[in-house]
Amino acid sequence: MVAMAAAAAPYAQVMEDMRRGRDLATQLQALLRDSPEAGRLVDRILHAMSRTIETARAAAAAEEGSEGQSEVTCSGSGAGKRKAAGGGGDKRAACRRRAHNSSTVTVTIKDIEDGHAWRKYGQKEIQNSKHPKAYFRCTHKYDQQCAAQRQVQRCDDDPDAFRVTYIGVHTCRDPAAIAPVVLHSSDELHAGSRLISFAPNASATTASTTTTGNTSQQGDHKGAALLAGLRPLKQEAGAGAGAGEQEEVLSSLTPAGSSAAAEAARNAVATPGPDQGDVTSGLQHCYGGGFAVADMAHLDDGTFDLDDLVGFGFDQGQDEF
DNA sequence: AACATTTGACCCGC
DNA sequence: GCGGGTCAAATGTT
Repeated sequence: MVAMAAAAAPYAQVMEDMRRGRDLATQLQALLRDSPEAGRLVDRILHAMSRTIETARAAAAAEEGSEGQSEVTCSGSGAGKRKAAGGGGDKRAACRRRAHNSSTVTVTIKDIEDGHAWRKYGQKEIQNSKHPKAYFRCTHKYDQQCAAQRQVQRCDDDPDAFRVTYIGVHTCRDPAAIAPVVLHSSDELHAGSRLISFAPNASATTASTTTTGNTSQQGDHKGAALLAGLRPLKQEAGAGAGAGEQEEVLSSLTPAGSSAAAEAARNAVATPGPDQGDVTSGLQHCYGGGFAVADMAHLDDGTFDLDDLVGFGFDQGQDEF
């Protein structure tokens, strides 16, 4: 029923982005030839990009073989009816499905904003977790049958970080979400700005990413692709701004474009800790641009980490290179 | 008025 | 039976 159209496209997009990033880094290397240090940096970036591409390719190949689960059926058509808190009659039976039946990607990240318009539909206290989990669906779930969902939960061990699980892919045509694709595929300047925005203030993504491969018919790379497709939003506020302005940035993401929505979105996940104002950090680029890299690079080996990129984009004191 | 979030209730899988 | 995921009325914001 759901329009499951995009299949391998997101994956292709990821690969394209990665290759493009590599190409751009190559160009940059040429430009920075007279600076040995810069050259080394770019060299490392190139190396990382290449590895990422290979890793992604390998992962794709692996998952291709193990995909099997197909769609989740909506069993409950006639089954469950809500009693309706207010006393309403038969509410529509929920088409419940366990979340991980479609492609999922779980990331630990500090900036939960990803450029898509999400609508919160629930929140739950989770057993053995200090923080509740918030449930979001794509704003265009109904008008465009977009099946994307995400779940956000603050990490117990790192209150600044969030575990975000993306379920399904965006099939909607949310202009906001599409923007980045257009940008980075056609404009080097934008590509550059993305790099730069890899996150100044601690908004760096952490490394852990897991993808589960049960797919519906669409294949599994969507999750990552989805993330890759996350667009860098308009970005003025992010860099030099304080927490207050980040809301403004977020507001550009929210369907209604209201700052209230932005604030709400922030609170949505930060619920337990009202003082976590940076949830909606405006540094979307960190996510949209850098995340895909981090995602696929399997950073456990310690050779490549998003933080490196952060260090590259902004010398945040992470002068690793 | 329209749209989003909040929140308690409901449903389902384990 | 419990816990997690979702629904939808109530409420808030613009």
